Amino acid sequence: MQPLLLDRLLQIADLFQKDMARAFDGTGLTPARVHLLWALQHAGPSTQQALARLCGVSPRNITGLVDALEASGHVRRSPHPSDRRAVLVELTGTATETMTQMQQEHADLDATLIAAVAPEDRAAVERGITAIALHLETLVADAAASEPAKGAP
Amino acid sequence: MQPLLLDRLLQIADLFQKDMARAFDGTGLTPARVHLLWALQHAGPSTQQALARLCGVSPRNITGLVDALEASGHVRRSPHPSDRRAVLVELTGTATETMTQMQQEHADLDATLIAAVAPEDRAAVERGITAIALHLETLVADAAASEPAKGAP
DNA sequence: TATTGTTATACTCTATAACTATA
DNA sequence: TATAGTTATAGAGTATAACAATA
Repeated sequence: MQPLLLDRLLQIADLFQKDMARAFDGTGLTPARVHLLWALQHAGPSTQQALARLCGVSPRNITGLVDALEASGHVRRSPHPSDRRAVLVELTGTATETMTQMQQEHADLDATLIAAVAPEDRAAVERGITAIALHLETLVADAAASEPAKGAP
Repeated sequence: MQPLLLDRLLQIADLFQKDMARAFDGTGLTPARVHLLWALQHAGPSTQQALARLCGVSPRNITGLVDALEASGHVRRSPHPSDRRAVLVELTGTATETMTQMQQEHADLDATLIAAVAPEDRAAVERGITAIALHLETLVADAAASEPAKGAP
């Protein structure tokens, strides 16, 4: 009995996360903090509310993550130019370099993994994985919609 | 610029975990606890040391997880027949049923996702994902070996 | 009145180190 | 001496709820 395709996919994600965590080790970075840095790199300077939405966590949680990243010199808080309630969070120069390098390594790993697939299978794998991701996204969205989180069922 | 294959794989894992977490909601189960139940179902009654190795976490952590699962009626501790230091952890009847059902749903989801792939691509996807998983496993093992965790580099 | 961020509180997962009881 | 499990302690990630300042 061979493992299910789904189990293979989960194994890949697990291995990747282990590898990431090992790479951070000693830098003060963690998966949650890197996720925030990654969101910042893509969105540019953002309010904490925006980061909470992008990362899918509570605003309170963002406060803690930004506190830690500010202490380690990865991000900077500055006053919002037009809304005195809000702050803008942005990457520092060194963090921008770190993220650029991380993105490069990410792309390199992607190329390495694709190279492990037989050339005649590559197009089918791309198509298949994309189809699975889209289908699963639909399933999860439907499940979430039919069960409105809290309150009125 | 289309997303990298690796990003698709991580997205799939993330969606799956979200869906799992939503399914547990209100049952007192969490991903870590389900992982332990899953290990128990496959290994049969086990000592906590064995569970620590299977789950890849510290023995201390297993104590906490087993405490919680015992309180919620999913597992039972019993004395080890030949080693009075150790305890055997085993699934209760209801937990066995829960896990059987969960495994069935897991298999159903796997079938659903495979059905989302074009029939002529399925064999290639199976081969490709297996190749990627094996290759990544090798990469991570090599990285771990060249950096002996703690102490002597 | 609604929004932004924070303080307060709490729970889960995780780890290491020290201790107890066995082997 | 080494092993199985626990207590003690600590830190990260997460959440909700209450509160301040500002829109």
